[in-house]
Amino acid sequence: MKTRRANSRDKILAAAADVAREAGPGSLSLDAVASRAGVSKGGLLYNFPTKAKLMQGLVENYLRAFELALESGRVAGASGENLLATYIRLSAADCEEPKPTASWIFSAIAEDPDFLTPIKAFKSQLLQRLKSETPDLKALLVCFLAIEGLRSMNLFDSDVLSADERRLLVSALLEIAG
Amino acid sequence: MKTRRANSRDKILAAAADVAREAGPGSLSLDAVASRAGVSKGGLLYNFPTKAKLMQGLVENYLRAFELALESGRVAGASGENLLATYIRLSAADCEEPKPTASWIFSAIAEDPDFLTPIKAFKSQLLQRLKSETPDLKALLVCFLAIEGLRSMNLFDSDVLSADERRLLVSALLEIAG
DNA sequence: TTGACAAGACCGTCCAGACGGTACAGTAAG
DNA sequence: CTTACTGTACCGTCTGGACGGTCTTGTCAA
Repeated sequence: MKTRRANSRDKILAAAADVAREAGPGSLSLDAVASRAGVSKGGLLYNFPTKAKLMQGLVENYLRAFELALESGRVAGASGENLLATYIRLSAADCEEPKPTASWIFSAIAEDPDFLTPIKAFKSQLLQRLKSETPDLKALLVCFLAIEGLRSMNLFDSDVLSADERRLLVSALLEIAG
Repeated sequence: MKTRRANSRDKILAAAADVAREAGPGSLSLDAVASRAGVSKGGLLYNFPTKAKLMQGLVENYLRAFELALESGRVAGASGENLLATYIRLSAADCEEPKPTASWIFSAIAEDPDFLTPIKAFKSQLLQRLKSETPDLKALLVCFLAIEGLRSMNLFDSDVLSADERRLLVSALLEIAG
């Protein structure tokens, strides 16, 4: 293990996400994050020497968490369930939460649009994997994009869809996914 | 006419969009916009007294343009075409462009997340209208969300989908839309 | 036609404040 | 003695915005 004392790193990451969500992505300053995490600014800079590294940490954390969730969702799901269905279920559950958990993404983009690159790569890889396991490409694309739409609505904290409509959509997607 | 000299307003709006797209949403400063628009900072502040007003202008412009496009698309489309199909065609055409045209949205969100409110309202209204004209709610939701996903991919300048896949998706959606 | 003049459109400068980042001395734990 | 911080002081840069001045345009009386 790298960190003996406590996982300040994780605390900082969580604090950053909180600040972005509550104070708005434009207010994600190092000072705000440090104070929110209960850490001095020096301590923050010790863990993340620059703001860019902080963003990078957020991205990596996010991707790792999703990957883990996908794997464990795979195991927990019904045995006959295909990967696409698992992905749909998982994403829908993610978007069930009223609060957008990843609004720090906007801060990252403002900082440098290249922070999206790993996320895009991750999604490409995921789609590739889905393609290799799903016979019907058309159905796959429709489902994948619809989930993407759901995610974007959650990200933008949009209440365009009611909970009922969301549920109806998910059931329709699972139907399409077979 | 209000503006005698020239429509600095439109030039400024276009310049702002350009700056956001090319220099990144985090670099959308008044100075950058002014110099890009070939206007002094004072001139910019004359047209848009505050940065928030600039953002508001961008949002309103965006919404107005889309509304207009939808109406004229309605007229130009095949006579038997339903509204949902028109919406799909139009959005797909929008996303055909390689450049994300609305990356200034990120700047607006960073400035103040409330700038999304009019956009959300617009989308709600659009969905409402679609619901009243589309018999199959399930199909509508799937199409609407998939288009939303396509838009988000375009916004994030994502190349996860190939052009062929995009075309396949659109044809699938039009099929679903009937 | 002309000249006076008010209003509109725009320029250039300046400034307070916030931000990211540095430097460094101190300290508690192992 | 090292690791993992804390706390404070500070610097340079950039930003939004206020301000006063300037040029252009249209209006209208004479």
